Amino acid sequence: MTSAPVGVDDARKLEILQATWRLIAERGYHEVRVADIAKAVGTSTGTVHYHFPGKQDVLVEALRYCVKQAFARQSEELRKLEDARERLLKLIELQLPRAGQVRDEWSVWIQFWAEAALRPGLRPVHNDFYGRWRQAVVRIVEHGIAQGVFRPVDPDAFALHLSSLTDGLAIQVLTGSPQVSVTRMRDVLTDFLRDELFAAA
Amino acid sequence: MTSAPVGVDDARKLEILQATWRLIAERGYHEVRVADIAKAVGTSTGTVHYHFPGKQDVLVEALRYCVKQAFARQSEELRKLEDARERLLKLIELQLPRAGQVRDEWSVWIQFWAEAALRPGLRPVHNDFYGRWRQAVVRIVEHGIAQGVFRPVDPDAFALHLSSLTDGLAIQVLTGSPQVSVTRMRDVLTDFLRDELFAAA
DNA sequence: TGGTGACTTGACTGATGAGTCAGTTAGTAA
DNA sequence: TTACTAACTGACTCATCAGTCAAGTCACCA
Repeated sequence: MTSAPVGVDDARKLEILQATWRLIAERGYHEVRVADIAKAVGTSTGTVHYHFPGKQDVLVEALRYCVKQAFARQSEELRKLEDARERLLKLIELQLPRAGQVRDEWSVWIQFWAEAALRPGLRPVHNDFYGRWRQAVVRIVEHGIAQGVFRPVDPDAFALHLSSLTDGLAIQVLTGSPQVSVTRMRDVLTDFLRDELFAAA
Repeated sequence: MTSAPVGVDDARKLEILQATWRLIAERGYHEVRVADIAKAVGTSTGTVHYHFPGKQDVLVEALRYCVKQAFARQSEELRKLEDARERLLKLIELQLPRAGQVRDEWSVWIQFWAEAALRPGLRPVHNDFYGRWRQAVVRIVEHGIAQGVFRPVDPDAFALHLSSLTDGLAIQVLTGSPQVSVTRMRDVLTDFLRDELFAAA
């Protein structure tokens, strides 16, 4: 259990997946070589093939692993907060693509979109993750409405709007748009929450 | 002039770029082979290399070509309309990723994001196109405010919100989200316009 | 008629990289 | 000590593909 935070039971397998998603984030899905993975883990190409049938399997597993652990980490953080308004603001904060891990995770998401758009086989996985994330927003919104701190919006519609907006802004940040810094992204998102969701005092 | 709609002066070069962006849309940026391009055009790989220094050049030119002609086509359509409200609604309509050409163009956009996020050399091109598209929205909004049919919002902020939202929704459609059909996408976007921009009657 | 150059061809070369496999090592049980 | 096995190694094979090049074709002009 201690060595298997999100469903990977084998230590070496875990090392490979962690190294792989980082490589995907840095170089791109199609620029990752089995030799690169082996080197990053400090092992041989044969070992990678010993644990995974083929390169595609490593890559797809790594996508899943990255998203899964990001989701788990964020859920963990949010669980600490009780107030719906704080939760949503925290969620935005956790999602901002600053340099480092979160930015790398966004890089993986963008690759994931590109792959899922082209390869129908990836869509169920993608949509499952995406649906779970949107559901998390829905629950917070419902909670806030029940608490009386949010306006009585349609939670599903609101979650779709917020998550689409977040994705669109993240693209701008990741592609280095001069108009959209991380700070600007936060402002746009928090303004949206304030104007649409937070009840007038 | 007749054979050069958007800045490609050579007939064969144009054929190659058109075939290439379609292939990128269908197979993905990294799954396009020079031999595929040659076959699609009905020529040899040598010819592709005769007109372009290398494969990367063809691919990047094809990204530019695709976006440029899509932008030109939409501008052409919008120019026909006078009313700012109609223009914005038409713009949304033109951007909906239905099956066919527009969907393929969105597929190319998604690939473009993934590439630009990883290869800084592509960012100026990406940001130039993106900025131009956002400016188009800004001008329509300014026009509408001047006409008195739009509320006095901040045009830049509104354009950023609308375009980010559009991108995020398009991702959901292209990745086959069961929650987000083309119709749903239109509804979310038109609701947004109605609630935020269109002046109360 | 023959020369010139733009364009085209497709067989070839060389590099790259996924996947294989015979052999090694280390751990464990009998 | 021996036997067995899981994990690992890295040199090798083989397919793929970008890019090259010598040999064309064709239009046009002198």
